Amino acid sequence: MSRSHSPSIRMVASRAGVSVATVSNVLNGKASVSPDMVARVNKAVEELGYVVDIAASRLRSRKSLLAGVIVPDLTNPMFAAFVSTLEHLARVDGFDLVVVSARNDAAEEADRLANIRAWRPAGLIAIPCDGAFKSRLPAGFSIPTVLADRIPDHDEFDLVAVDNAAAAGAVARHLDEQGFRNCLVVGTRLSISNVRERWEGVQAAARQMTLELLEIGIDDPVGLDAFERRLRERSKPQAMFALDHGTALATYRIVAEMGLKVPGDIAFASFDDMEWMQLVGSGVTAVRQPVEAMAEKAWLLLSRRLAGEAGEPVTRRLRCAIEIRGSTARSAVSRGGETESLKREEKHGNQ
Amino acid sequence: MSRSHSPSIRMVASRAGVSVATVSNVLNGKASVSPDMVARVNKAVEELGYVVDIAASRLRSRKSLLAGVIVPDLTNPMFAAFVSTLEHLARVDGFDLVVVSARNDAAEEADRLANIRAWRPAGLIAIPCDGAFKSRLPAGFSIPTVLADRIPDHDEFDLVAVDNAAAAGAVARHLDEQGFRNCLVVGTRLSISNVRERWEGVQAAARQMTLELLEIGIDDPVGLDAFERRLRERSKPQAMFALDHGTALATYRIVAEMGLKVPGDIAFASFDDMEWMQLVGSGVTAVRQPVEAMAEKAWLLLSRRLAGEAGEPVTRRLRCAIEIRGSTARSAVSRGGETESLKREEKHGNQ
DNA sequence: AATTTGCAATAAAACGTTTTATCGAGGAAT
DNA sequence: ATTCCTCGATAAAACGTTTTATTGCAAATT
Repeated sequence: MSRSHSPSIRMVASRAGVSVATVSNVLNGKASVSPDMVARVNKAVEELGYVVDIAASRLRSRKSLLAGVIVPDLTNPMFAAFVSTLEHLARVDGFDLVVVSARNDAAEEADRLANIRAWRPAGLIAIPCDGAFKSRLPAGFSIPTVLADRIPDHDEFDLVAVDNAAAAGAVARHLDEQGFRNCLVVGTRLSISNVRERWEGVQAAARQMTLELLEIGIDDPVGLDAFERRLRERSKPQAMFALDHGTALATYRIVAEMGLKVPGDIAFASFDDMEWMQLVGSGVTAVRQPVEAMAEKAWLLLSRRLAGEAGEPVTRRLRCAIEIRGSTARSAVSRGGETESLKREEKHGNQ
Repeated sequence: MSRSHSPSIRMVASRAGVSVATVSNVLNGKASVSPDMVARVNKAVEELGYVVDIAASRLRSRKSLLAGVIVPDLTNPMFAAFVSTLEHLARVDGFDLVVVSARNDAAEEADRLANIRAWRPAGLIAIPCDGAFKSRLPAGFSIPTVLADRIPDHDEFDLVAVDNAAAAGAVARHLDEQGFRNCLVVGTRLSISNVRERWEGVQAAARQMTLELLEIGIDDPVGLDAFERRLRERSKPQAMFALDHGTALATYRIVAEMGLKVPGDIAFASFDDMEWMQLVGSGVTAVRQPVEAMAEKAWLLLSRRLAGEAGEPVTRRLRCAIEIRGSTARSAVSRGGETESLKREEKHGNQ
């Protein structure tokens, strides 16, 4: 049991010798309160360390300066950056955020959404687990909603995403032009829309290069075993392309453990540019997603809806940058050796 | 303006043909309500998609199943993992979390704390920006509080941290035993308690090895320049030890850019074991902090306080593991070359 | 048969706010 | 001097809950 409750507006009022209504008026900057009152109230507020009870405030005023945010996994650096940016923007607009993670689980996503609803947020920003997001919204939960990053099955929401197909296609073209004759493409699962779009982009862009797809689950040892077996086959692929951060990390680890040289033995490219990709070997070629921009756009879209803007759901596709690094340097013919020297020439485009 | 408000307990009551009190009783599993009523209420809840309004509930019941969490930076993977674990544990206990980031800024920390207070959480878990945390708590904000990771100036709160000195000392001893004669130790600033403790641990443990300290700010180009200049001097250190993740990443990047071989030209060790440290070169020797365990301990401590456990503030120090990798392999005498072979032998202690 | 007990259900109060309606006082207009 | 505004301040109602006190009714006790 807590000793003393935190001060209420009533205590402020009595200490200032005014009514609670006056205190409320002062705090909310309402019109026509005399300077004298303002001073008295502020003094009392200061002395008591009074802070408004947001919940009670929202309850009565029926206006909620709160937005819900749900992401598949907070430990994913991309999503963490997304949330962090969002939090900052929200605060600037006077909003609070209730952030939850679905931990890559659809059932948990549904549960957390119900939980978010219990907070009665004014709006929602979601990076869905998968395409069936809508079906997991609690019945009758209809607040302005912006989806981000992953593409849902039904387009009834505003959406911000990156142009997966184009970016993945550009990487594929790059590999193709470097002269790699075949490429092993890996991703968690095609059921994740991003992965699917990227795979389709690769297929559309590859010309000379033959393709091969391997789905590896999320933290799935079986899938990783399959991957490793594939690399041990005689007809090992000349290049590989990981379609998301998770598989990039997992597969790169295996490649390193097997003692394969990159790009000498196999070229390596990745969607999602993580910080370690600049450090490892001669650098890993990667697609850099504009996460911050995505968060900004998502918040902007939501703000507009909250301001009452009507109209059809809109979709915004953001362009990705591609960081060419040593891991895809031409060496299909001349194995090993001299790749070190052309190390990371565009290092500084990276700030 | 939203069209239809989400259903209230009153609507549930009228649809079920009972009183609101009965609905509340059913929802909260209160004693003695007939099975008939239970069924009717649940049916109505189902049909309307009713979800309780947490804020109103807390307001009246005066019991808050909400805990505040503040961290210096959400994009730091360590803190993200901390928060993620915490969120899961909280949920298991029926708690919600309001998570904010201070963005490495003391003023912002103070601001966010006031904001957290507006939510009237039952407890608080904080990773403070610096030692002066207490001074930034809003006046009269006294709820059960657990600090984590960083050590405050005054010990009036429960605290969970790692044994920085011992772990850093072990690394120093390792470097010493490997035969490195001098070591450049880098960290953001000694004013961060962790960094200070680690530095002290290093000093206490080093025997043959001479030490040298360099403070590099957080995202501070000046500090990094100083670091780079130091590495260009003729009497370049044989080994270096980065005392936190930020400096480890920044300095390793510079080392790589300068074309220095690790450990051939300089040995490298780090506090904070990040995933890329297994991948880069022959692996980076690092202290692995038990973040999840720290979150668990923090939550446990808070739960107890919330359950009413009284008593003096307690401090728990968790032990760190040390991952010896190639970056500190003995090569002070025999430069370059054969270090590849002893690559990452304890890879599997790492799961 | 009259009273008490026990129990299920509800009406009403309360939580900390904001909003709406009311009030009183001090000028300006009649 | 009376009436009419205006304006600053407040009392009271309301928000969606939970809790407390009250009700009504049937069963159990005299």
